[in-house]
Amino acid sequence: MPEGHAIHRLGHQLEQTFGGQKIASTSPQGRFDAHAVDGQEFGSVNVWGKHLVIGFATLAEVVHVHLGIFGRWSISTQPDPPETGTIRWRLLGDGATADLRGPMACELLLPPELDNLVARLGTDPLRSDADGHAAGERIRRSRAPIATLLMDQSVIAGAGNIFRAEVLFRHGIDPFMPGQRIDENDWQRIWDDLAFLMHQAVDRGRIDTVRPHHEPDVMGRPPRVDEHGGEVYVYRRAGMPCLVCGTAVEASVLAGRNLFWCPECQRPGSAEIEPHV
DNA sequence: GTGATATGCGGAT
DNA sequence: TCCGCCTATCACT
Repeated sequence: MPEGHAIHRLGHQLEQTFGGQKIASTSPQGRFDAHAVDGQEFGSVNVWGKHLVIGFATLAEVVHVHLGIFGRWSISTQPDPPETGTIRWRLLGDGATADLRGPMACELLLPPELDNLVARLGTDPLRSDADGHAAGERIRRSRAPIATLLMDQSVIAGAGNIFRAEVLFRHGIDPFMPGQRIDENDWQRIWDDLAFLMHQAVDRGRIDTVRPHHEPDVMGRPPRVDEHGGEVYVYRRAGMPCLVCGTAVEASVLAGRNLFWCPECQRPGSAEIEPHV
């Protein structure tokens, strides 16, 4: 259940594990045409946002994987572990196995289809070609809430529910503020911070957003360590005291997704956007 | 065993 | 704005 940082890590790991190897490919579940890449030489992995794309040395097609909310990779150093659960795609290399379960997409794409996919994605803060300025222009043209825009993959690719909640908190921004009210300088700060947080999450393998001097909350308890293993200000802390001001963190559903924020630290209507903490 | 839940997304309404 | 899909896990009975 990853955001972009986890997909970038996976990309590195798959490349390290299988790069240059002739791989065996099966679909125990039968829902992927795994035979098409069976025996191919594993090439390079490319990631755009939450989309992972595997190329092969002498094949025009690539394999496109999107995990969605349920998908998981498990990579083991066993040569051919027992098949448990529902495995969409099993990749076997020299002494390693990668199993893919429950992805939203696992499919072969031709180059033009890949081009289409990339074209409809916004900029990815984790890529070297990231263009925060373009994302800012999109945001300033929209009346949609900033919390919606940050998760819109055609605006920014790779940020998900945790990063949007946390970056808005760190800048004291009301999540319902329309994109058009965020000026260029404000956006620059948000973008830089988002890129920083995401890069840090790639390095650490977890999302940490709490600044060191906020480590204990106002009740003297340590910040929440979430399921994903990181320390966060508001994500999934509904009803718990804000780590900065003690106000109960609020939650609601926006466009079908849980949204978390501090109603005090992220007060609506505050014209000034300053780095909050 | 059952039900709720999850870091996502696309399509219908 | 809602629904459906894909799967594993965990807190309950």
